[in-house]
Amino acid sequence: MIASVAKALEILNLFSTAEPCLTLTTISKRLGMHKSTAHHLLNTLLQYGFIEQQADDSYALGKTIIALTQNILVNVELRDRAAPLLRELADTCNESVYLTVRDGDRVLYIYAIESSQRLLARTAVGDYAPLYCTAVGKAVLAFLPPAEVSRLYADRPDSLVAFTPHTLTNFRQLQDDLARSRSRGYTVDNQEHELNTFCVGAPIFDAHNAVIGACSISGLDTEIIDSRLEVLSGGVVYTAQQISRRMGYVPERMSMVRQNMAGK
Amino acid sequence: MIASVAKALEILNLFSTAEPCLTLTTISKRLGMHKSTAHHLLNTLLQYGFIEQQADDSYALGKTIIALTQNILVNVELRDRAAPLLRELADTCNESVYLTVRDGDRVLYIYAIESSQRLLARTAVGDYAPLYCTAVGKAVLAFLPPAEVSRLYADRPDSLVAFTPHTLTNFRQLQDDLARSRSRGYTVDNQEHELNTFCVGAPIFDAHNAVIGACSISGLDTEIIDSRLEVLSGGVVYTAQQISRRMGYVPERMSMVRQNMAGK
DNA sequence: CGATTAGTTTCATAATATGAAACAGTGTAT
DNA sequence: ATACACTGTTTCATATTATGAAACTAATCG
Repeated sequence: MIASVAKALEILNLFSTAEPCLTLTTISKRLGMHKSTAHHLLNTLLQYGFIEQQADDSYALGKTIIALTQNILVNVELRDRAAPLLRELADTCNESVYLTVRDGDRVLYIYAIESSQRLLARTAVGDYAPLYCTAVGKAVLAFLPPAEVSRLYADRPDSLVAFTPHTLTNFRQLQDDLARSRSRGYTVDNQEHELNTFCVGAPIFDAHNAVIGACSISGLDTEIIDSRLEVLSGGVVYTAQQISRRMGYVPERMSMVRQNMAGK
Repeated sequence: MIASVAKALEILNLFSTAEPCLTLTTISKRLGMHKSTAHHLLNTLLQYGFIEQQADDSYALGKTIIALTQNILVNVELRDRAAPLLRELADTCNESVYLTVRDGDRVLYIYAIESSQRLLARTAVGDYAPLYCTAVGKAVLAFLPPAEVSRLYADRPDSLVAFTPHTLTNFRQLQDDLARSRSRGYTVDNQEHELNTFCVGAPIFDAHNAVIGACSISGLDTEIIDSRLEVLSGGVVYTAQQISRRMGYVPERMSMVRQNMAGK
């Protein structure tokens, strides 16, 4: 661990949507370092475009970071392969479509085709969401080794936080839901993460037949998980499978894996 | 300038779409540093999620960087405000819509609503493009102080590189095009950057009435800058103005600025 | 099986980041 | 109007720490 590099990265992590601009003194105080040290670090970050300085001398994350995004492995290997398939899906269902990858106990949104109905401004790309209460997250959980799911949530009651009254906060409930999802091949999110948001999700596998992420259809109408469920679930599952294929996944092998999981 | 931080940032800049994975020795050789040093730096970046290690021990940019994106000033101040307006525009014209910001002599794509016709996989978000041969770039140039435009291109013949046979590689040609764009309020890109790609762009201004970026409609059909030009240009200009308003721009002041520019 | 490649760890020393203090602007309050 | 408090910036000696050589391990290849 190189201390100065760690400090520089901590500076980058200090910025948030709520506070996209920070002053030198704020930064130095928050991280408990001297103004001078923070200034040196910021100058270096500035030189490389990772930080930008505003007219009022305050600092903000630099645009260069957006450009870096094009070189991130999941974007090259997964997003860019999945994008055309997701566009097709979005066109056929006329709802928002999301692509996510698992990152530990969360899911990271890496691509979104947001429908115009969804007039909430901000794109989801870059957002994290829990695994246990989103269609995409549960799609990952359903096809993760059961031991790993238990490690995450069993005997940890505080790990299943209720975002809405619909959130599954009981481990058994969640397990049942995952079992059902496993047999159907898709997941349903009935306002478990956000009220008035309904989603249908399906898992994405890699060449080793391991779940690496999921995609979903998301909208503001109950119909999505009701009258339109059959059509939409067919769509996400098909799309997720196509994406998996492009990741090197071989479906035949998977049926064996499923049988093994069912046997346990 | 803190050397170790600079080295760490140089490591991050080493990755590209073509080479999203690099080995330790490759990194150390490219940057002329010892394996051990590179290893220390990578470990630090690893700890903070800026770098990820693959199964084969090679290194890649980490997913954390995608999350950082949500806190970047232009995304918070411009993209999130513009997104709903751009979605509306995309719906009405049924073509790809882009949002860009100026970054020196280039334009950076920060948001995209890519139409399903465009089945080229990769999203443009994070891409840079030149100012002189794109609809978005020329929209910026047209409303930049003329002195700045001259500084960029006048007496620098190698600065106007031809991407296609349609690229304007002559400064006078470019100036004429910008003058026309200025009076119309929108720009046209007739395959100047990419063959078979036609765009209509309009400038976005901030609270100081300075151009900060542009948005555009982009597609694969000549119609876009032909039979549909009137409708589409009306759309982008209107959208760009709405975005500008949300950025604090006051239209009345602008007419004065325009008169001043015309007088020069 | 030996050789060559890879990544990782250790450690002394040479390099450099650090923090105190002083400086220079800005805006505010007295 | 003047002084004060607040920014960010610069300087510089020294104590900290990053560095690179070398040794180590593990895997790959002829």
